[in-house]
Amino acid sequence: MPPAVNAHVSLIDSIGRHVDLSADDRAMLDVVPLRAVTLISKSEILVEGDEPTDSCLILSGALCRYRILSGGSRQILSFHFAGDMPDLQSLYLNRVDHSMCALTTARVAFASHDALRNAATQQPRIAKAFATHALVEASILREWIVNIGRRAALPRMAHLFFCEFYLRLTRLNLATGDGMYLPLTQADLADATGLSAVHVNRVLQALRATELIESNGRHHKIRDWARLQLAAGFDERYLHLRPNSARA
Amino acid sequence: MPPAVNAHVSLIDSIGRHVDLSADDRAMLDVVPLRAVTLISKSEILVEGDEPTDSCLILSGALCRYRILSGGSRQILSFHFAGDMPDLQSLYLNRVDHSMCALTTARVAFASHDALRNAATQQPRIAKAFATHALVEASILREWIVNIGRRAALPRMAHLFFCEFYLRLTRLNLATGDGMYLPLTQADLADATGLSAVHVNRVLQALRATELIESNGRHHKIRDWARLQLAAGFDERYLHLRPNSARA
DNA sequence: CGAGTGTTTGACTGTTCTCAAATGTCGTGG
DNA sequence: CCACGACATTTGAGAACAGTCAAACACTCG
Repeated sequence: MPPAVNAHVSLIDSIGRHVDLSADDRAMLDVVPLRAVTLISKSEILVEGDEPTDSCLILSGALCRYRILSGGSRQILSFHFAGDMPDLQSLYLNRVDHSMCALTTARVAFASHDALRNAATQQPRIAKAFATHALVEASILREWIVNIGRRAALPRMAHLFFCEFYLRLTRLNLATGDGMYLPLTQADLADATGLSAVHVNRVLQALRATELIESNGRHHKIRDWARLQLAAGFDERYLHLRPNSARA
Repeated sequence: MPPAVNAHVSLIDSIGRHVDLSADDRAMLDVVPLRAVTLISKSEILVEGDEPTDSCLILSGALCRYRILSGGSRQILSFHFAGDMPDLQSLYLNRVDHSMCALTTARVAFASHDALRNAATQQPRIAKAFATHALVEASILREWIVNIGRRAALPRMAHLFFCEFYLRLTRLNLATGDGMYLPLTQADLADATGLSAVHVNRVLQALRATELIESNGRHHKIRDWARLQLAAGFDERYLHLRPNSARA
């Protein structure tokens, strides 16, 4: 397994997810030096206040970003899977305002900010891709606000955990038909949805009881996609998904 | 009152808020055609599903972005004041996934996407400024998620309504010492914080009772900034404010 | 087999919501 | 100048959703 080659394909795929890149753009990204690292589960990649000099691309596994409040409670801000670049923020904003850790054993590739910024300066389309990436991320954050602010516990869980994850993982080729593997504990889910872990447990039971989903362990299956979307009030537009371009 | 001149100063100030622009960059933006329009309160600038061809700059007044859920409830996603460019999202993401309306009578200047995109293509620093703008916006959205997801009603209100707004308005030269004018109803605040209007009312009373703030009408005064920040668990870093550069 | 971690359950508490009505404020037109 | 309507704020009371605490139960991995 030659990680370097795959990593560059993945890098180009990730940056070009929302914008069509030219051959020149790809060539530029193809020579960005990547440094692959294996992270053990729960290790922190970023801590609030850090000033990183590299951004990372996830090759395998899952990460999440979060903030810890003074009282000790945690709010998860986003989840990231293989193929995502979870920290383009630090490219232009030196000091990070949240932390990031690995949810599983994960393999990531680091690219220096200098190299990425240089690519953006040389190729306007890459700059556009970075801006678009940030806009899509903002769009997802907005939907999380709607979800946490205005939806009751059950639709909230259905929305984030099943609808959003299912589509995102499908786009990343990480879902299998109507099933997906999600390496999240109920406590993680609680911290992402603003609920308590106990309540998350009960809501999951309700989702299973109404036959919307089916879980064993961390494999989850969608049993009725139409009804699930309806229950969640889900409209996929905010994900700004495009058909899978790079793998044709 | 020649709106065109002021509008361009404001445009440059807004785009250059997080990034230092060169003389060339400024010159480029100085010739972007702007079309000033007066909006009456409550009129909608953007509706979910629109595909706008222009972005706007607020010259005076306040706007907010929001989504309406199927049940009829509303979640406000952000507030924007004079000097802000609230819709840079549509520059690169054609279809908007939320609505935007005027909270007051407002004057805005529209600039075509073509002109702005062209500026970004010509001048890498402008492209960087757009990307950075989106990143700061995402950072604020993240803090809103923390706020709504994990803080109790009182700190939540203190955080958004008093700490964040106070600093942002100060940065925009719209606050006067420890006071500010906010054209928001308690219902607006409720829709922004994920609370009910009744509860917002009660929390405001508690904030007044503990002498953290003072309100009459829509003028609000901070009575104890240190204690307010403490009560809110507020840390301004997420706003990524820089000293007011363009007005020196 | 035991340790550690995650899930499930029960009982109780409490914050926040809903509904409904009273009170206050502002602008407009009679 | 007052009356009126529209809109915003305030109050009360009861209900509901979700949180906390604590313990039992599973599962996995050395």
